[in-house]
Amino acid sequence: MQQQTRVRLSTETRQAEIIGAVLKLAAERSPAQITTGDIARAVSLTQGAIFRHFPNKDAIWLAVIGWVESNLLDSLEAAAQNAATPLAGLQAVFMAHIGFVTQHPGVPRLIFNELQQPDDSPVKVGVWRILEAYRQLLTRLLNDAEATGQIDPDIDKGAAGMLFIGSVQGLVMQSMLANGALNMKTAAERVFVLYLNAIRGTR
Amino acid sequence: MQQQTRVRLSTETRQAEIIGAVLKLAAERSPAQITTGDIARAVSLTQGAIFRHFPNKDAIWLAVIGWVESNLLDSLEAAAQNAATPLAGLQAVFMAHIGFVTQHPGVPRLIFNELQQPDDSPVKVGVWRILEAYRQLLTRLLNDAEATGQIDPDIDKGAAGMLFIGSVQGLVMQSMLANGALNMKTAAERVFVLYLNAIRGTR
DNA sequence: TATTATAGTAAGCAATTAATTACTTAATAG
DNA sequence: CTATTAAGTAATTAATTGCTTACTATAATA
Repeated sequence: MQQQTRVRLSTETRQAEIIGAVLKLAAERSPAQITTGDIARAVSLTQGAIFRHFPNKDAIWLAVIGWVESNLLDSLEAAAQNAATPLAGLQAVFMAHIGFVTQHPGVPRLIFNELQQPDDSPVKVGVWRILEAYRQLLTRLLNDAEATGQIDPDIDKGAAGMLFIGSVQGLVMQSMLANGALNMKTAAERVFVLYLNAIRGTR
Repeated sequence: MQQQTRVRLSTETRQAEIIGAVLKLAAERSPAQITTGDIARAVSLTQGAIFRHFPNKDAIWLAVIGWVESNLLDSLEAAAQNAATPLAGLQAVFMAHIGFVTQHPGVPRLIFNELQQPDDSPVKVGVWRILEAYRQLLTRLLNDAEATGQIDPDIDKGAAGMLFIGSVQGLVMQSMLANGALNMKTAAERVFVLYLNAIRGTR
């Protein structure tokens, strides 16, 4: 029997491979039931080999959250930058978020999962950091929209931020439940029209 | 050593006890890591005894979903009934939902968890049934609101339903992340003001 | 080319967990 | 009072899973 020509990659590239594999697996299974054996199979390694690149399983989740943090936030910031007006920026961010989770269906599953962890677990802190940055981005856009007279100054901007994030999360949840039978982009556009009504207020 | 006076209860009452215990445990731990041993301890039975009342673990989850289905929907329907106008009904449903998850913090955890299951698992179908009934209730209220001239007839009612459910889910999610540091009732009231803006449209 | 650091393997360990089984005993109907 | 039903126990089992360890072999480099 021919000896398997096993390729040896650096820890750096293997870590990236593993993160990618976890995201792929999370798009199908529940993250809670992804085993180190599953991950190993996905990257064509033995189960034990995984621990050459991460000290333990938790470290893998942490790395994946890190990946989400930078990639999601970058794409949202980019969307905001390229928009002509603050309100257009909000819409761009909304659609960019929907686009991101459509392209990476494992991400919301991960978030929903880490949400359940005990209070101050490192992964949960990571999710919290993401949300905090998100809120800052929204506050900036909402303040700009007020300054340029695009929205009613009386609008409760804290609530507007919660409603924004809630709308996206709600859409994602309903799409997960519908097993992808929901056209996310169209649904998002329709919901965002209403969101605009909400924050425009009387004007 | 004194023999433990062990009380023997009917399967019916034990099932109810077990459902209650699961809800209580889910308020603290992630449902995915609640073991039959945990449940047994919570109702002061041995682990094996659990299987006198449920054929397997999945049947327990199914029963809990059933409990949520009837109790949540009943309380939402009641809220809608007792309201003076359709819009007041929507607000009552909104607050009733928030009140329900505040009183039963394990419920959203359960929902988020079952959401991740493979496509057509019985539990997921159960969650889907709940959402479907919810949507019907909302559609009814929105149509009534249109008929009585409380909202703009041009409003996209499908989107209005999605935004409603999304808002609640989003609030719940953010509260889970904040570890209860968020005052749900106040936040809900503030967000609902914006929701009204959204569906009232131009009028 | 020889050396060396380290990626990868294979086997296995300790802990956990859902479910089963043989037995015990409380409740209850006849 | 007795027989039967079924709730509960205690011990066990088979499977799973995260992680370790002793060993192998490859890629980089001196």
